[in-house]
Amino acid sequence: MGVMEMNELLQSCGLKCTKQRLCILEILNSADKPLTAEEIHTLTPGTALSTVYRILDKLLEKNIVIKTTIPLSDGIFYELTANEHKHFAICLACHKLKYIDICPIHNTTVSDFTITGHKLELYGYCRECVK
Amino acid sequence: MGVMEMNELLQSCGLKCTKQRLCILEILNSADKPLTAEEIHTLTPGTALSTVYRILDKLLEKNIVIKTTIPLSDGIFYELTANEHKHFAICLACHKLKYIDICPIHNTTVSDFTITGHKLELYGYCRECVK
DNA sequence: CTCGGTGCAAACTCTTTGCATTGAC
DNA sequence: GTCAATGCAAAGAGTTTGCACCGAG
Repeated sequence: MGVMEMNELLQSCGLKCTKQRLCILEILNSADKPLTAEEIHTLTPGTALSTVYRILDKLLEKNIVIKTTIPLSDGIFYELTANEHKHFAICLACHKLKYIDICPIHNTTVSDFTITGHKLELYGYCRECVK
Repeated sequence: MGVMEMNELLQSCGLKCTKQRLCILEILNSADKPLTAEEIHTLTPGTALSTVYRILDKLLEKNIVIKTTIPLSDGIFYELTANEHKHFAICLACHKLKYIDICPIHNTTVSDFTITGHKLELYGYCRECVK
């Protein structure tokens, strides 16, 4: 996602396009894992922590961002709804995350429900810990 | 899960079997959705909130309980790892949860990873909101 | 120019910790 | 009887809010 697209995304939601918002979208877009509010704050120098929270609230409200936990890790994490399809496997022993490519969800249907997205987490043991 | 089984579960983890722990396991076992620490506390009269947190920490540590968030709901929720296989669909409009029976994960394998459990959430719109 | 967005500091809520007491084994 | 578990109160994190100033549209 480029800056232009972020700009349009914000405008289409009726949100003003500020440098703080673009910065946070950029960070979330390039992150390879969900981030905590604190991590996002560290990556946006010059932005108040309360502003980070307010921006995340707006983005949650507009379904641009999703709030999540990572099993066995502390805290609340945020990620782009668009990135949500990056599924991962979590090792119950060493707590490491491993991104996985497979997606067994395609073509799944549920009665009386229109599916627009999904999230999958696998739990188990990685190669090193299963020994 | 009956009281006897809970008893054995605690003992097998080296945890003493107290009435507070049995009560919390009972509550989680009979809950039809993940619960917050506050909700659990309300359902365990006579137990200090700090004790609820300490018990949940122990149960998390032993992988008996899992911490989670529910998209579009506030707070942190706890559920039995054993109940985790109750997948659900979340309506992005009305925020209601709908439990689903299907499980497209069976027989899934990932290289260098031994799968012992999984969690699936579907996002979309329920019958009432999709109109 | 206007009104939403931001920074700062204070308030609030949720969670953890210290210590004395209780109870499971 | 011993040591883990609990209750209470106080401390610590994480998050939200009030208000004055700033800046995108």
